[in-house]
Amino acid sequence: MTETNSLTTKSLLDWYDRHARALPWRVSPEDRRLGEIPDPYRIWLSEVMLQQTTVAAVKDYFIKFTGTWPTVMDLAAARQEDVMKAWAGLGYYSRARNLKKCADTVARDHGGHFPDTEDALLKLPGIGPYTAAAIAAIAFDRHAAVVDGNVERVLSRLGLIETPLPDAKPEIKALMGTLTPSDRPGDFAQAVMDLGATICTPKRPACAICPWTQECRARNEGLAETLPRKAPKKEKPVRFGAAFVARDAKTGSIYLRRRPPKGLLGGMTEVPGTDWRETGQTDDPSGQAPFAGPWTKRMTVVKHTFTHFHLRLTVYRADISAAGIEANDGWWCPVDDLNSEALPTVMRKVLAAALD
DNA sequence: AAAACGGGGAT
DNA sequence: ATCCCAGTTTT
Repeated sequence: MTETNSLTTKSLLDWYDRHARALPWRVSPEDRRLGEIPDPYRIWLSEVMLQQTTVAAVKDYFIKFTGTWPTVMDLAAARQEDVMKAWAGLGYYSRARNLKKCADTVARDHGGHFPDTEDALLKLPGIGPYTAAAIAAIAFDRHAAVVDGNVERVLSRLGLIETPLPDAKPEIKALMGTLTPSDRPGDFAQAVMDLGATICTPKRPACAICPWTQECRARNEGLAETLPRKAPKKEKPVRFGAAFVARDAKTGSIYLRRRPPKGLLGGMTEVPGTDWRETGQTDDPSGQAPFAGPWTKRMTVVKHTFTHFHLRLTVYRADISAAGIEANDGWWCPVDDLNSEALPTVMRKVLAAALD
C-alpha cells in the first residue's frame, strides 16, 4: 500500500471511531477494543436483511428474528413457514428461503459454526460477493474488499472513476482492496458504508464535513454529485389483474392460499386472483373467481410497484358461507389472525381495500 | 450479459 | 414520478 493510501485509510477510521452509528447488530469500536467479538450469526443475519434494504426497515425485523431465534441452530430448527411469516413485508422473499437453507447447511455441514473465509462463505445459499466479504471482514477480521452500493458511490467519487456502472465494478473492487487495511478491515468497510449513508449521499453530498474532503478527486473537480455514472434503466410496464376476497358470512374468516414456492412472492400467502396481464381487462373477471358469487367490486383499485412492473388490482369481495365449500388449495383464516400470516404488502393492501 | 426479484423512504 | 438502498440468483 502506498503512503497516500495509508493516510487516506487512517483518516476515515479516525472519523469512524468518533462517528460510528450504534446499530443492533454492530459492536462499537470501543467495545471491540475491550475485547468483544461480533457474533457471526448476527452479522450474517443483518447483512442478508440489509441486501437492497435500508437500515431503518431492517432494525425491527432483526430484533424480532434474534429474539425468536437467538442462534443459527434455533433458526435451523424453525419451520420454513414461520420464517416466511416473520419475513413478511421485508421483500425479496428468496432471501428468506435462502436464509433457512443457509442455516440448515451451517447446522448440518459446519457444526453450527459459520465458515471463516470469504471463499467458503461464498458457497452458502444467499451469500454473494458482497455478503461473503462483509462477514469475513466484520466477523472474522479477514482482509476482504467489501463493495456495496455505498462503496461504489464513495469510491467512484474519491477516485474520480467516470466509467459507468456496472462496468466500473472491477475498478472499484480493486480500489477498495488497496484501501482496506489488514488491521480493522471490518471497521473500515463499515466506515465507508456509514460515510455513504450519512455524508457521501447520492444527492447533495455534505462534502464540507466529509473526512475525505481533501483527498476526494471528484470533489476537487466539482463532479461529486455527478458520480457514479450509471447505465440508463428500463421503464416499468403496467400489469392488471383482479383479486377475490371471500369472507365467511358467519365468522368473517378470509379465504387464503399459498403461492408457488418459486418466482414472484414465492412461498408467500395470497388471496385468490387472476393472472396479471399487460392489458387492462374490460371483461368481467368473476368467472375466474374461486367460488360462486355474488362478487361486488370495491371502489379502491390497489396500486403496487414491484422491482420491474407496476400493478393495478381490481378487488372483489363476496360474503358467502364457508360451510359446504371445499377448501381445495387454501384455508379459511380468522380475521384476527391475518396479521401473523405470511402476507406480502400487496396482499395487505388488497385486504385493506376489501375490508375497510 | 440481462432479467427477475419487494418495499419504503427521500427528493 | 424517480431514485436508491450494506445484492443474489436465475436465465
